[in-house]
Amino acid sequence: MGRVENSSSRVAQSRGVATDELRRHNLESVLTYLHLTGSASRSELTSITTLNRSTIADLVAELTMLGLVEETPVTTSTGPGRPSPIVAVRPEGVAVLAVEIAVDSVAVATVGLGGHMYNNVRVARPRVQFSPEATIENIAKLAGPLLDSLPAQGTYFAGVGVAAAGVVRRSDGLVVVSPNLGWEDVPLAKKLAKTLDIERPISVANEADLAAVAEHRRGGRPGINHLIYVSGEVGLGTGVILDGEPLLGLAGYAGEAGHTLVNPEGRKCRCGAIGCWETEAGEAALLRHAGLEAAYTGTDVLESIYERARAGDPVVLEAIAEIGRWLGVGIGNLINTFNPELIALGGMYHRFFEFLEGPAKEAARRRALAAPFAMAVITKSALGKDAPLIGAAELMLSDVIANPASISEVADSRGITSDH
Amino acid sequence: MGRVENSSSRVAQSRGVATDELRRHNLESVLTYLHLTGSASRSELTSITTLNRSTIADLVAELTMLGLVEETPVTTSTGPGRPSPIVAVRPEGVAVLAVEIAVDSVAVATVGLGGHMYNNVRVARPRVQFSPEATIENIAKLAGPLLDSLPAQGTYFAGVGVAAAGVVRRSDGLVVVSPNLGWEDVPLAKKLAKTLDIERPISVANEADLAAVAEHRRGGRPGINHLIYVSGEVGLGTGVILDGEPLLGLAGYAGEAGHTLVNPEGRKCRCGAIGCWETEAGEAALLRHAGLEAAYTGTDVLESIYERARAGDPVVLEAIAEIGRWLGVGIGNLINTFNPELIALGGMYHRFFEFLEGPAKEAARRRALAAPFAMAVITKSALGKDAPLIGAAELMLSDVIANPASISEVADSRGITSDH
DNA sequence: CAATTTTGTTTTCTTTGACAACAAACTCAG
DNA sequence: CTGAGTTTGTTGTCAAAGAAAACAAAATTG
Repeated sequence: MGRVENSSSRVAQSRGVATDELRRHNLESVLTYLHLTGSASRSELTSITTLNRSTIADLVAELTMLGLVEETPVTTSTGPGRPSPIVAVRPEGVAVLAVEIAVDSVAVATVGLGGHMYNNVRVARPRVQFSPEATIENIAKLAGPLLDSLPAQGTYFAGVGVAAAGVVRRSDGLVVVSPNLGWEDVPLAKKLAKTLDIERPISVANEADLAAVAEHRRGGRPGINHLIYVSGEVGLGTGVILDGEPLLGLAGYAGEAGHTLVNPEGRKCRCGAIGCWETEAGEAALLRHAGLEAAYTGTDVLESIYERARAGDPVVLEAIAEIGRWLGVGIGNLINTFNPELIALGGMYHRFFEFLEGPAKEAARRRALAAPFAMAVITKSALGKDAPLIGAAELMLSDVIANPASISEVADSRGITSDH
Repeated sequence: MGRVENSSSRVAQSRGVATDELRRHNLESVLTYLHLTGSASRSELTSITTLNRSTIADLVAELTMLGLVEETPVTTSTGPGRPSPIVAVRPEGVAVLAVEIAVDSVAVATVGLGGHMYNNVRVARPRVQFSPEATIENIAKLAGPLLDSLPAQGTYFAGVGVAAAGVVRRSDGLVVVSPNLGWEDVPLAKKLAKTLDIERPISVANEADLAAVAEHRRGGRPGINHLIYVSGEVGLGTGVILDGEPLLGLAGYAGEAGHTLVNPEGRKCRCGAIGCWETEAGEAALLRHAGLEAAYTGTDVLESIYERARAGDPVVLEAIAEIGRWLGVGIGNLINTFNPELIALGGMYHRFFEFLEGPAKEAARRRALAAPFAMAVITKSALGKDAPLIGAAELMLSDVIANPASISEVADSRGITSDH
């Protein structure tokens, strides 16, 4: 799918690199920085990249020619010396379609460089299991108007990024299994390409993995390069960023820490195993402890729990504290395993953070080794509900950013062959 | 310590790269391949690196000039066409001192390029807690003769790599805590440098982390780039290789999966927490189940258990099966978390593999998700007892390999300022 | 307003790898 | 044994990329 793959060569890291790859890398460095910061002066780019002034001038000129960045006349003054022009991303240089397939909702958005969101729609869905076909039809209907309203000229349509609640094989966008959606072996990328009638690449990845990418790149915490996102939706998912790069594993299945054992005496999990972290700290556990096991499990129930917690209902508060403790246990495990700088809590944990922060942190402290615990910050997700959607956009945008010159190689089409 | 660090820059991956870095990278690519394979024809290097024939000729010429490789006249014939000369590493081009500080033993070795071991010594130690000073004295006495017998001329002494049984901060070689050695906040790199009187860099890392590096690079399994080493010494340690690179985390504390919770009803672990993987699958658990809790816990006890297992003693066999099951549970957790290709079992698990293979695999299968489990091979460590020592050598050698040209920049001294 | 500082611009230079042409060294068919 | 075919090393040339130096421009500062 046009992605720069990590080769599984015979011996790691033995591929050589020629000058064209050098250029590509430096273009990527500059554009990545601008994509993440929005804008920077040329002198700032010089010092960040450690490249020469003249090289930066050349790289910026190329990116300008490609329509990806713009130089604006100097505005503020920061000290003596000739002021450095500000280079800013042109959001409309590239557009991607971001899609999120969650359990309670489906969302689509059109996003440009710098993370600029043109339009987005989110529709709640009742928690019944929709077929892949119905879901894709739903997405296509939502996406049509958004795609049509993109600038017709001068905007390179890069492709589609999809965040799916389930185990995803990245290489071909196959949803291997999604207990919550009731899907198994669904070739999502292929089906989406057909229905949307788009020839550009479609990349699919796990929701929590993409939320982690979003928290890392758009969470407003520059310099944090080791973080873990813990998603509390119906299931408990994790996404891991190590040294700035997502943890994927051999086939992209990594990060399913929700299905690690924390309690051999626990209940049977939807995955078939006993006592997974998810069964102790997930939504079902919360409802169980709150005595709402039989209730319809949708966002409205969670909202009513939130209201009761705010009102001081001791039963609900204790239920939240209980899953908070189990959440903390799992976080402690993650701290010992990954030595991260930050653990960002999303979904349900984001919503209930004020009530479970204490128990979770205390449990994590008891479990984790002192040294790695001391450097791990446990906090709310900065992006909230939109983290997976933003991550899906980043997934696709990073393809273009990794090889900016490629957009001029392709014909100036939008890659959309029919109207919607 | 002269290491090429991953910068924690403001934004990941925004450093630019100039042509000198390009050259360094390509020299590294060629030398890494030769280091791992021993030798290769020039045409093989061409196809592996995807570089041009003439570029390879130039790179090989530079490495030859540096004394790191040698071209030997062609020997065998593989088909039509002009035969390609064989390029082989010159082991004596670089030497490092590798040190392993384990619980039951201390080992040192002098190792050259290609993993060639000049000499090595391992001495068993009774399982009483030695002070850092006594241990370092011990190491210095063992290392002296090995260093003296290195070639006096033409061999670049790169430094010292140390594998320590404990939590290690990589940046300065501080042993943060080692329950088995009874150490806390020991500045091991600094003390070793002083006692050995060596001015070259000294890198310290966790034993299991280095064993994982050794299994990856010298385990005879080319192409496997996602693997986990599980070490069963007194404690249970893990080392993780992701996409060919060791998992370190923010400060090098990552990989302490031995201290993740698997049983909330379990016993108190030496780390202070309850029911760690180590307390259920570690040496103490084995002795407990075998009814040997009070016995002197040294390698001789484990040997007697092995003999009894071979003789079919049902108590011992069941004890091994029990820790095998818990081992498998933890392995299942690791499979879900990392999606690895290989899990290599070392230490005690290596010794008892024939008896615990079945229970461990069955337990892992029950715990792990089907898709990642299907692609994970669970097997014995290929290197056995020497894995950490070999990894310690690799740790230091990889510094030189990463920047071959650097060895000519330094004066031609051995970096050892006094006799031993 | 002049000195200083910082940065953009232009030109030149160096390094690096690619490429083409040629030579060398092998296999293989007859 | 010989010549065609194949593969690779060698050499000289070329293009690309970034660095460096010299100069110009545009700000601050006293």
